[in-house]
Parts: sequence; structure tokens; C-alpha cells
Amino acid sequence: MKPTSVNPIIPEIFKDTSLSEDEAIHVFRKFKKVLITKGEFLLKPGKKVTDLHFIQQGCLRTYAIDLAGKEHTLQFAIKGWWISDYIALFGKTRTNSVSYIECIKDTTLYKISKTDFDNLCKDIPEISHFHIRNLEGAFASFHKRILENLTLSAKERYLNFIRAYPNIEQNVKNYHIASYLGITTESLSRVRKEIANK
Amino acid sequence: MKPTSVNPIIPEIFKDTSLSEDEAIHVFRKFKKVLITKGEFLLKPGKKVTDLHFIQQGCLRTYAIDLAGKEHTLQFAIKGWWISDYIALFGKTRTNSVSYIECIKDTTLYKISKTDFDNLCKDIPEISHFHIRNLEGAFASFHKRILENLTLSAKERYLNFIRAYPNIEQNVKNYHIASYLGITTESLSRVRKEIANK
DNA sequence: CGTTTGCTTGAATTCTGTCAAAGCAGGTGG
DNA sequence: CCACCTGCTTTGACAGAATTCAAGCAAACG
Repeated sequence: MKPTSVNPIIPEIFKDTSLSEDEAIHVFRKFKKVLITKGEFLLKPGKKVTDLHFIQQGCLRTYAIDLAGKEHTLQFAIKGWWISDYIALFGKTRTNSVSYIECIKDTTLYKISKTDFDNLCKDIPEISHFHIRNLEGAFASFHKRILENLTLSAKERYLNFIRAYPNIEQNVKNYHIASYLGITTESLSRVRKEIANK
Repeated sequence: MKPTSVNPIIPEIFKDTSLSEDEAIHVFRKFKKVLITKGEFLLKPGKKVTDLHFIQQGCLRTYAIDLAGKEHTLQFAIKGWWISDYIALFGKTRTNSVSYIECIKDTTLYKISKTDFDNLCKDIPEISHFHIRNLEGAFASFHKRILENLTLSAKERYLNFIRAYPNIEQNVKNYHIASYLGITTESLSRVRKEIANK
């Protein structure tokens, strides 16, 4: 798509996807701009999940709380990423949300309903292929994450994390990272100390 | 697709997908039937990964070996599932395989190259949408697995596993399951004992 | 300034992994 | 048909690692 598009956000959302001006306008109509500030929630458990969210600017995280009351971070999302409760939105058995999506830095995002997105995929092959590329990439990342969780120590996982998300560190708290890595904040603190002492 | 199709395997592979007779024939030509027996490998680390595999009958698993020489099972796959090294095949940075795909029960499968599959997606929207449905479902499953790994104890994860894969147990060894759950065979043995004593 | 929030530290505890050995199949060959 | 492998699971004792609980500290914030 040419940079002369009337909807500058569309080429940003659908990177490497060529849409006609008409298509871009049609697609743009399905999105809704949302501003959300630090500390607010995009989603809470028990709610019906209907939307996908593209982050133009900011930072959020998805987490769940277990029976013991502990938080577990499923994913972080920054500029250029999509976020939702994918277990509820993509799962074969449609359930309500099991997760919180918390804004951890003032954020501008564009949301679209899954229904509208599905229709765009049906109507516009380029959108289909875009979605496939994204899903395949995300699928590979999650395989990798599971493999790393199985094979690496807490220390190695932490080092991987700060290497993979070098820019995220300013926004997220250490206890967010700990709950993402599957360890306690105390353990993470000790790991960090160990790394610093070298 | 009507059951009168000349290629009975195609409706089995592309479930809930309506293809014309011509399309089905075109699609069928891209697949290659493979027979593989227990103990053989579909893939080993360091190899170039090019294919997707649809399992018509049988059972396989994907695993990796860490620096300490321990196996870690990434996924099992049975009748009706697809298997590959998705980290290598779908990852943004194209790398060679990091995993073994081992046949743990005599298997009949149909393979197709990723290139051919991509072309089918481009040519036949129905295939695109099929692929999206599959990826979305698989993506949700992996989110769920990560969340369960973070929130549940080894015992609960094991109970979930045998509930989720009731038919798999005849084929897979306990040490396969242990390496899937991220615990040692000894720990799994103790968990099983605990469960039996109730 | 006082309070809150997040990070660190220490000591006790619990859990899981490690190592070594024994038990228990199922399969093979004598 | 039996004895012997071989591969897998179980068990116990021990060591090590991570969690828990409790306290202290520093920076941020109203």
C-alpha cells in the first residue's frame, strides 16, 4: 500500500500487505481507536471476549490469577503487537475470559471485533495471508517459549527475556517478569544479584 | 466436499472445507503418502525443515535434547493432527531443525511442502480459511498450556494431560509424559503413586 | 513528610531433582 | 517352556534449589 493512503494507521497495522485505497477505507471503518491509561484494564475475567487489539503505542500485559491468588503473566505486548485473551477468542470451546489485560503504560490502540476480522479475511485475501503470517510467527514463538521453559534454568530464561525484550524493561516491573518466567519475585531478585556479581 | 470425492483422504485432511472435485485433485497432487514405523525418525536436529505432516493413523512426538542430554517433549500428535518442527518452519528467522520427530507407533501420514501449502492458500481461499482455523485453535491451546505450566502443580498437570489425551496413553511411555510436563520420571512416578492411593 | 510500592535479604521449610538400586514387565533365543 | 535380556518404572536416601515468611530499605507519590 502506498504511503499516500488516507488512513495512515492501516499500513501500520497490516504491514507488508498491499490493499487498494478502497479496501483500506473499508478495513479502516471496522477499527475503533481506544485510549487507555496506565493501571486501567482492557479486559477482566468472566467477560465475553470479542475483540482483537492492535497496539499503536504503549504497553500492556495479559495475566491470570490462580487459586492461591498468585499472578501469572501470559504475555506482554508493545507497539506493533496484537493483544487479546486468545484462549477465549480462538479456543474451540468458546469460554469467557480467564485473564486480565492490564495497561502498564499509557496506550493508544485500535480494536476490531473477531467477527469483523473474520469477514475481512473472507473478503480480502491479502488480509487472510497477513493473518496467516502473523499466526505462524506467533505459533513458532510460543513453541519456542515452551521449549525454553522446559530446557532452561530461571537464570537463562531471564537473560533470554531481557535480550528478547530490551525495550520493555522500562515499563514492566520485576514482579511482572518473575510471573512471566514462572518464578517468585524473590528468586528473580537473587538471579539478578547473581548476574550483577560478574 | 462430497464423500463421493475421488480422493477420500482430502476431506479427512481438510475437515469442514468444501472443495470442488477439481480443486481436491489439484490439492491431492501436492501430498505424498509416507509410511513410517515405530522407532524411526521423521526429522532430526540440524536438518532443513520443509514439510508439514498430516497423520492419518499412528502416533509421533516432537522433542529436543538440552545441553545436559535430557529430552523435552514439545508435542504429541495422533490421528488427525499435523506435526512438524514449527519453530524452524514458521519462525521468522529460518533456522534448521532443533528437534527430533520420533515415530512412537507405526504411522501413515501425508506430507506436503510448506511452499506448496502456501501456494494452495494463495490459490484456494477455502484452504486459507482452513489453515487460519487450525492455527487459531492451536494458538489457543498453546496459550492454555503455558498458562497451565505457570499455574498448576505437576500433579494437576498430569491429571489434565490424561484427561486431554485419554487415547494416547497406550502408546506413550511415562518418561515421554514426564518430559512433556517438565518433570523427571521419578517425580511422575511419585505423582502417579499418590493419585493411585486415593 | 508520611505512605505506598517495589525490590532485596536472610533463615527455615518444602519440594524436586539426583543417584543408585531393585523390581517388573515383554520379547528373544536356547 | 524357561531363562535371560533389555527397556521402563518404582523406590529410597540424599543434596540442592526454589518457595515461604518476615523484615528492612529505597524511591516514588500524594
